[in-house]
Amino acid sequence: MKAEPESRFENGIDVRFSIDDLRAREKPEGWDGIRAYAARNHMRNMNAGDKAFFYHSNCKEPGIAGVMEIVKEFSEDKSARRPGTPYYDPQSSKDNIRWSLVHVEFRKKFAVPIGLKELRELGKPGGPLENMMMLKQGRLSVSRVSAEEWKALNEIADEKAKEAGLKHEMTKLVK
DNA sequence: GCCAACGTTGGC
DNA sequence: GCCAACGTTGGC
Repeated sequence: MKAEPESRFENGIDVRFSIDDLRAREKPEGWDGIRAYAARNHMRNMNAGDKAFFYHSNCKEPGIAGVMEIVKEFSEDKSARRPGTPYYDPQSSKDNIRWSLVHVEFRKKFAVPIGLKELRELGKPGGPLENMMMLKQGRLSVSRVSAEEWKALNEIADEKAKEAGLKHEMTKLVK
């Protein structure tokens, strides 16, 4: 699941959301603003307890930043009904709900992120990510990760942390 | 239901 | 800021 970690203003509102922002949240975060049907449908298929990678996009160093958990299954994305805000969709109404979100919670920030370049290397023919949806449909902001891909990526993240002599950050930020 | 035009995403 | 890739819209 992708979000933009660097500030960008739309209708005067900053759409930035990084893994550190999620880490600082004290309540489950609604993953709002998804406006592509394929991405929405992936969220509708998620179950509470599922895990997801937090991907930093449209930034200096795009890549997987960590792990979160789906803590609440899909419900209406009400940001579609707020005129003047970045995710407003005039075609969405109370009687015709087009967009959904799931609620997520922070679980882990990788000590060393897995960059897009590395993901592409792993996605070459014969590599562990050769079928990864995110690499095939680069513009989809929510895509599926297979069990094998999930395992491989977590192992790679653990290895990178070890090499760097660092530990993943596993706890919420406390103010 | 096809498909051209248009809009958006996101890496660079 | 450019622009390729691709999703969405709407005319027919």
